[in-house]
Amino acid sequence: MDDRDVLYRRVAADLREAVAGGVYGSDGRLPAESTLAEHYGVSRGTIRQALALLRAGGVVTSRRGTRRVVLGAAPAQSFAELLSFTTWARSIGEEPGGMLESLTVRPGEEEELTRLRLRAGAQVYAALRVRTLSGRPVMIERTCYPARVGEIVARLPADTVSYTERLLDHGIVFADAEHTIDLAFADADDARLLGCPEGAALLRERRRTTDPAGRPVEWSEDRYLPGTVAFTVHNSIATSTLSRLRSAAQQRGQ
Amino acid sequence: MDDRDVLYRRVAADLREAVAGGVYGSDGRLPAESTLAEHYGVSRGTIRQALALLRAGGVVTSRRGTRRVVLGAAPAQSFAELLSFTTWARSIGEEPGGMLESLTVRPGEEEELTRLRLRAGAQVYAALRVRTLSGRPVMIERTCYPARVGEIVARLPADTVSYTERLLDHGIVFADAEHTIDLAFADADDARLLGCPEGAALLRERRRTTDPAGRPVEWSEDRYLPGTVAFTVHNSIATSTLSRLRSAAQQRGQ
DNA sequence: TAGTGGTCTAGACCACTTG
DNA sequence: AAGTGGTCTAGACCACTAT
Repeated sequence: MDDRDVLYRRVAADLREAVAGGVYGSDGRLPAESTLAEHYGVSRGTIRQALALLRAGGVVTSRRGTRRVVLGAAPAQSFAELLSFTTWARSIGEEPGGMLESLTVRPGEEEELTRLRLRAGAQVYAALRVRTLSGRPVMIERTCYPARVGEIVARLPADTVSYTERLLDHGIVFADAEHTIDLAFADADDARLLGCPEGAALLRERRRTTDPAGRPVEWSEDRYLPGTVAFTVHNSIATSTLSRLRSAAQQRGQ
Repeated sequence: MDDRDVLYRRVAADLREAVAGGVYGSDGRLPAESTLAEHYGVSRGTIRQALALLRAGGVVTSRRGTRRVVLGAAPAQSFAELLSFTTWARSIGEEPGGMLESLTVRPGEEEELTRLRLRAGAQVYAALRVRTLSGRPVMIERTCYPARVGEIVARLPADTVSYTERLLDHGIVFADAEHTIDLAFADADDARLLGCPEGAALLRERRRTTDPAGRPVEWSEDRYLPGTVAFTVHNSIATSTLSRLRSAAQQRGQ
């Protein structure tokens, strides 16, 4: 619906579909920007905005002097599908579930306060949840919320499937996220809740999410059983949002 | 030098520096686009191009109706630092090393051919390398090259530190990459070369890189010892290049 | 040399946030 | 109501690729 009321997004969606439908062949050349502008009855600037979306997603190349070339089909995954375990699970045809193990209100630890940009001594709401796919536990979620958000979370039933959707109902919008992906080892809680040996390796994603105004809304550490998920990123010489860090070696378990 | 000859990149670099230097404070508001345009003596469009770079990197927010707000300092990591183990290692003050264990020319397997977009039966150059940080093995790199690139690789000494830089000398440019990050278990080769138990968990990054024309130049599977690296990605509701996949469960070892 | 995408300008109008 | 960023247009010139 957001794609409908803005011209360049409409064009982008149409082009994405054309590429996915093989209209230009795989590794085929796209029409020139001027041709597309004429075809869609818009200015070249609008076409370029549309194509910038495709380029960022790794759908097409762009290079001075030559037509754009198809790089691959679009993952076509929305921001929501990435942030919400529930939305993601449904998109792959699985039945998502969630069960709150504990929710405590306590003074935030140093890193939590930094990430949530709270003053020293501020209270945080810390939730521990088990996430399931078709009833099978696959992920442990440890999330810290600032009071403003935590107060809403605290009123949700323990078996609420999607916190994200409920928060959205209350006007909490997720706009930006910073993800760090590495490996961690199961602690006693992880082992008990996921049914794996203590010390087993898990794929870890830590994430800080902010709202449109730039205020942190959550700081989460998710731990997945091996073989359940993989993360993919596209980056290019033009837009690089991915980077490699020296590991902080601050793993919780082990 | 590329940043020098284009106006909006110069402006972006300057703004990035100003943000990092705390000129606007953390979570402070940036000047209006029109103000910046006047200050730099450029059009608003150019300012918007510069700010789009910062936004993509998670440095600032952007939202209709209000000034932009500082989200965080820029990782300031270049595309090269991400693709090249060597460049990355140097940037964190470590001494990179590499030793070729084997290089074989053989008919490509199905997935390799698909990734490199080669016809059935085509030959690939498959390299197995150990990468070290200050002499300590931290990563195993299994890379497939198409003949065009492999022929260059085959002529490099076994202890060549940076393949990327040598390939660049030969006009092979890396422009786009698709990364998949998950977890794998050490096979016999991994265990022997990294000095870890067989079956130990490793952080895996699979990557297909293409040149500016969209032709694949490498397909690589890298396996890192735990605690040596972490990957970070920024994404926003506006630009989402990250996605979550159901794991393909096609791990090599175990 | 012709055609392409990259950069830059100037101006217009609109949707939205904030006081 | 004023100010802000988002969208869109029209046109210009340039750097680069291909033939």
